[in-house]
Amino acid sequence: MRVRFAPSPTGFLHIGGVRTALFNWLFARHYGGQFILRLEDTDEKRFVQDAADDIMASMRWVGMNWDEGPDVGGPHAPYVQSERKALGIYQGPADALVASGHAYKCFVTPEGEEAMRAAWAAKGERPERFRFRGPERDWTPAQTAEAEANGRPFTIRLKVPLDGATSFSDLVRGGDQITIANADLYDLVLLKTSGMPTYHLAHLVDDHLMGVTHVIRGEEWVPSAPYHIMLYQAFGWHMPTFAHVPNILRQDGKGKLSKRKDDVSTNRFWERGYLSQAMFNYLALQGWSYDDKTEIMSRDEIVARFTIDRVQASPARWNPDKLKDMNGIYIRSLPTAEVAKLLMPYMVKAGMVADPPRAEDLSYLTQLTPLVHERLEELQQAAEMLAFFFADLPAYEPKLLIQKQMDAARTADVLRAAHAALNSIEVWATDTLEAQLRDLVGRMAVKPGQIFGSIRVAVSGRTVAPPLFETLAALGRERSMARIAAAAIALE
RNA sequence: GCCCCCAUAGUCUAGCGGCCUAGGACGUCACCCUUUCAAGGUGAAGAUCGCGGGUUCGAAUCCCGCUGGGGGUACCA
Repeated sequence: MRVRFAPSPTGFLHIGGVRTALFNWLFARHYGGQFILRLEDTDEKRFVQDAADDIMASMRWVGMNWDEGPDVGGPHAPYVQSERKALGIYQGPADALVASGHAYKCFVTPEGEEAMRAAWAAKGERPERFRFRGPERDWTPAQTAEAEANGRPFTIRLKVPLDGATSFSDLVRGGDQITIANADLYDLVLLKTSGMPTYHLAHLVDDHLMGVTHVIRGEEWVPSAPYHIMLYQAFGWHMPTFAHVPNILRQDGKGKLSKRKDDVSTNRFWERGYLSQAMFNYLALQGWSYDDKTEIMSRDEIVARFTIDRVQASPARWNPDKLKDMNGIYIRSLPTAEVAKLLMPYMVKAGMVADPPRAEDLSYLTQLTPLVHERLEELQQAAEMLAFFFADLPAYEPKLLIQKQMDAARTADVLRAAHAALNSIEVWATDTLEAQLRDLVGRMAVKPGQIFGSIRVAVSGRTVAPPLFETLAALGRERSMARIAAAAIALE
């Protein structure tokens, strides 16, 4: 089994593209076949520098590797179509098709085609029914030779039959046949005026040359599949098996994901602190499922379980909440020390830790990580959650200190009492802090939440924060005492 | 417009003729735990299986029509 993912380097790879790549990769790994990466840069106008590197980095981040590809080489190198074009790989097949009568040289220019459309409409035909058919279909070899001798530029187009229909079967649709009438097709360009092949010719020649057995691609390719079928038949080549996998639709369901409209570039997710395994797991479940219950699966488990017959034919919907939930599950499954290391870059980026971090920065962060570990859904959230450990408290509203059924004077009393009580602690640690403060609760005749809430705001500046005793312990005696004292004063 | 594909709760899905009084997950809500927030636990609401016809003893599951959604309609991929 040999499959490939063949992106076009016209920009970053969004998660929908990664998902399609992933299905190919899973298929190859499940059956012990090969996964090929090929760059389809036949669009000379939309080429984007660095896009190829970004695409490969995104794929590697999610956890895919390839057996053959632009950077790793392979028996069918090169794996970049512009380089293959320079080698003349596509010219021969195109010429062969012309020679066998399956294709023809077409001298109609873009302006000429516009004129043909206008003429079609003028005849009273519905404009939307126009299907391009070159007049050269019926030319004699002499006519073509003459035009060519005159130096007129031409494309090579597929000579699509005027009647009949073309069918093919699709694995995702249970092997059902999809049939399209040839009259609804047009004479597809195979070789552009520039001599560059179009996707249709290039991918097919390469798939054949590279021994691709299964074409797993997005469902947007279904309408052009009949052309590909015709091409295989015209060449007399063995036809691969097709599997058109569903697209991922935008969150609102209005269309498929788009690079321009949606914030779905793959590298944005590692920037925000998504774990590679979480993304892998989530993406695998976009259009594929194992059974009626299992969702959290390791890469190996997914590889072992992935089959095309369990791929859905209907499109999935992009659901960031679900991804986030899954990311939280994976973060919680990691050892705290591991999470601390993962968190460091985010702390540095937020300017809370020196760049590069010192050894004591990591040990302090390791001490703080348990306070936020199970609360994280994205690693980047840690910087915000832990900010008050790394800087003086920003100004906050003193009103926040006052808990339910309390007033300013009473709250100030409580804070002063807490300050005094903590002052007497010999060993500043979570358990001693808790014992001392719980004792205070009894003595002051207030509810735990009333004291703890006030102290929480006093030391963190916020009402939602990590557990109090652990926070005080990690913050240290001096800073804790200073913040509690300052809070009491702020209430006067 | 035309062509193609698809159709189970707000979302992702299980289901491939009787096991379904339709299962799981996200999200939502409630309760428990609890110093806040999470996590965890328990529970609830939420689907006339898009609608209408068939086939069958029996249909979410098969067929047809309709509707809705998506995709395609380039010398882009």
